[in-house]
Amino acid sequence: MIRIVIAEDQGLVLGAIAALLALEADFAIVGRAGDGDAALDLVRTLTPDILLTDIEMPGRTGLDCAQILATERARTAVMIVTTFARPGYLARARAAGVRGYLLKDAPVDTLVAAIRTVAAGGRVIPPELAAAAWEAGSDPLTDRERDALRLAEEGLSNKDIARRLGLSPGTVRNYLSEAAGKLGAANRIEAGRTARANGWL
Amino acid sequence: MIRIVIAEDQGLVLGAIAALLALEADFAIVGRAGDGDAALDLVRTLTPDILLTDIEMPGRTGLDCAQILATERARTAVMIVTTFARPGYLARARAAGVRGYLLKDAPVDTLVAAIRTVAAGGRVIPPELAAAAWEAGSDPLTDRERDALRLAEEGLSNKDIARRLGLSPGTVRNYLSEAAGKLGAANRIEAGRTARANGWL
DNA sequence: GCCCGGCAGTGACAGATGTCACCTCCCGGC
DNA sequence: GCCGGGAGGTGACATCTGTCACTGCCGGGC
Repeated sequence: MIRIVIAEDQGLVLGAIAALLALEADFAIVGRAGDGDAALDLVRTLTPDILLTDIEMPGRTGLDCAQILATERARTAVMIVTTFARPGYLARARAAGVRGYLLKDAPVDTLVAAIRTVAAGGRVIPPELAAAAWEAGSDPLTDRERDALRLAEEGLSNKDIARRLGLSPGTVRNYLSEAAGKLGAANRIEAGRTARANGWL
Repeated sequence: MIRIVIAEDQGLVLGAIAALLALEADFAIVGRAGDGDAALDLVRTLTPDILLTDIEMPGRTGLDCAQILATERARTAVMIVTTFARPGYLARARAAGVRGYLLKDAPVDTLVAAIRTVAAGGRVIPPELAAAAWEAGSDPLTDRERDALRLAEEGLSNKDIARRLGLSPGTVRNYLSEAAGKLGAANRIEAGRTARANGWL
């Protein structure tokens, strides 16, 4: 029996995936979580073979969970199932020792097959995602640039961003200008978009 | 038997919801579609009792489908299942005669119960969504303001937007300024965010 | 016939943003 | 002990944005 915990914030999707996997004779859904913290609790108490988790959830993300479980040397293999093919997400997943990375776009057979592969000790990362991640390179932004960009995305002015970060407006301007330069963007909006598309925000 | 067609672009979610609904003895999943056009074809050829559809899909959206089926006086009841609680979406759905509007956040029981209600001739719209839609009011933007805002969101400058829309940069500036005013936003970024959050883009 | 609203534009102005050069600190590596 | 890089900053400059006033054209409603 392959013992599985599923974490996913959208109740309908959580229930549906659980129903789908329950159809497989050798799968046992031993727990369900609606956010990252609940997922961690379940994994710690149940030590399932596999944690199947979304990335974007309230509280801790699936990637956060993977990182934490990696430092705890948990015996549970983490598999990510997400909507987003963002290179930065894949990179962080790999760094956190994630054993599978699937898109919600994929047909259902893929998920079932991937779970069996991971349960058998394997690794599943779609080659086209790996290629895109390779092409995108790694996150060029510094922490402060990321901070500034995140606030700029929300429509705050340099002055407001400065206030929030405890900086001078000039410094904020410099950070955003630098970030735009690194990302090949003409302005803060484009910079925010490309950073987000790459999973760097 | 309640005959159902499901439309959803994320293969995994599509398959999972189909698996979930197939567990109900009185439900028959007669068709699955990965985009709006395929959904329309299926509804026309199979005339199911219910079309269960996502909104954001490649090609025609679920709302587009609902509108088209409404003009065709199709006997199929349309139910929307979406991630987004945007007032504008709900408003358009109601205008298109949609019979059910559910969030993917909801627990699975809700979906099953809602399908039975709609199949029996009822209507399902969560009261908290209806309240939010009421509060948000209706879309204050004109078509041209929407066009300009959509391009502004992508980081284009006034000059670039003007070129794309065949306008003068000054006119674009006026549209964006007007839109920001109507939306109570301090700049184009905030304006874009609130318009999108309300489902007006 | 008049008024309103959407669409399109111009001109002027203040303030925000983007770019660049150049500065100081501090920390870690060699 | 020196160098580089990240963090934080300043000043100057050009350009872009946001705001306002005021123009004109068209079409629909009363």
